[in-house]
Amino acid sequence: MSSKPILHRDDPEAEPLVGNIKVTRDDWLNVAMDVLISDGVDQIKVLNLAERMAVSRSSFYWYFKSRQELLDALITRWQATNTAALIAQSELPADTITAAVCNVQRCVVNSDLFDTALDFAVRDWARRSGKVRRMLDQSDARRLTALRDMFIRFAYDETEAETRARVLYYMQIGYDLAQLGEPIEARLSMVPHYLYVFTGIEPLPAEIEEFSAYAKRFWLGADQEPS
Amino acid sequence: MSSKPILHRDDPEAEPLVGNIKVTRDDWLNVAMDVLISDGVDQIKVLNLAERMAVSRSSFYWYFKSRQELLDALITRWQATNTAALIAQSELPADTITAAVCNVQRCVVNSDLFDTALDFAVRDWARRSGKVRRMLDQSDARRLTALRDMFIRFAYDETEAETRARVLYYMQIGYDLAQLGEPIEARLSMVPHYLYVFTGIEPLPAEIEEFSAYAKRFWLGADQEPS
DNA sequence: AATGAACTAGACAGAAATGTCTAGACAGAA
DNA sequence: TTCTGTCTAGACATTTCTGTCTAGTTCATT
Repeated sequence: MSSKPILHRDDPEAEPLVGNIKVTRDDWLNVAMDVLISDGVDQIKVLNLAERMAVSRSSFYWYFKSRQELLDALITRWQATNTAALIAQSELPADTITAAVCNVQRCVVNSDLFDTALDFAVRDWARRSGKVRRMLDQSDARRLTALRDMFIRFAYDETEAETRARVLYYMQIGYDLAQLGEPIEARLSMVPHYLYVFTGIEPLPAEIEEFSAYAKRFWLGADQEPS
Repeated sequence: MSSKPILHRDDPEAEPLVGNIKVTRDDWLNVAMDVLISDGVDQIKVLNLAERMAVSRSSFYWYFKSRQELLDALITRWQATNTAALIAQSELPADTITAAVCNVQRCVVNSDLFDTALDFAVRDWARRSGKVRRMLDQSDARRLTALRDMFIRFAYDETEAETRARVLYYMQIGYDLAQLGEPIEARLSMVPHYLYVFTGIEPLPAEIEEFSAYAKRFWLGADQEPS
């Protein structure tokens, strides 16, 4: 998917920038997001961003009142995307609980649905900012509720649904945090076993097959254009 | 336990500092560790540490060649404690797999065994430093192997042992990362359910009881002196 | 007492970061 | 063409770090 250019001026699809304009407000945000993900919030520095875009540092202050305003815009953007996506996946119709869990797991493999790296960067940031911490806690609670409701729809009693929602959610966070760069085959071969532990039920071969195909499409074809 | 004073001079047990000495090298390390845990590695600044100890900033350079030397000392200290402790817990003798998992879970409740907050701070730090990243990957691999071997000792086949080791380990990381401040009772009441999902086996009441007692000793009595 | 070792404080230099101000470049409207 | 709104660049001021250098303090030894 995508591998879209970060800067507006590098995107052939976008209308060309007129006048003396070199970058847009979104360009500043995109580059800042990149730095947030790879180096953490403390490394988001105006000079740093400006140099990456080959633009004067002072130009930043045309688009933003201050560095803080940029950070606020970043957290707002995160809030509006990741949590909503995960909840949507958990609410998708499914025949079995294992298929439903597969739907949720799509978030892990498809970075257009859910940006895992961004989620961690925010989690990290939350340790240093009370405001961000509160937003994150709220999101975690909403996500867990959605997952618990998913298990309840498949006739788990309330306690077991709560337990399994947490194991599923926290295990995923932990796994991604450790981010051991396993090869796709190894990772996919573990999927049926994880599904069994998560749900207590053996997944259907067709579900495994469907999920594998989905995952391969995103992991292998990450550089290809869709259709 | 403990709630021991951070600074040497505040510790009535320690021998008094002679001469013009106000703080020790360990004091600098302890305060730096505190900052690392609460605010991240970027916030470890010489002036910051000095002010917390009410000591001159320049005095730092008597104990350390540079800020970098302090950081290296911190990562060395982490390396020598957490990983070894978790592996030791996983190797403790136990009658059942559920009891063995309880032993490992003691790491979560007893911060003298294993400093969870420190582990995260290091994980965070690893995103920005290749050296730290490599040390962390190595530690994760060693911990996972130890957990897998634990399941194997209780007659799980290799694949299931690997899967369950990961679910146990990653779930714990994720849970602590989300660090939702649940009350002790709520958290303990979930324990038997987690154990069932982790192992596929119902835990014995006696095991639950023993773990609860252990956990309460550390959560409730965190300010009391031992014996 | 005098000397020296272990440590601390304050002044200084320099790099890196934020934010301000002003002049200028560019396109479109008058 | 000139004017105006939009954006950029460079100079400047300020703050916040790191690291160095030197003088001073305190105890132990002689």
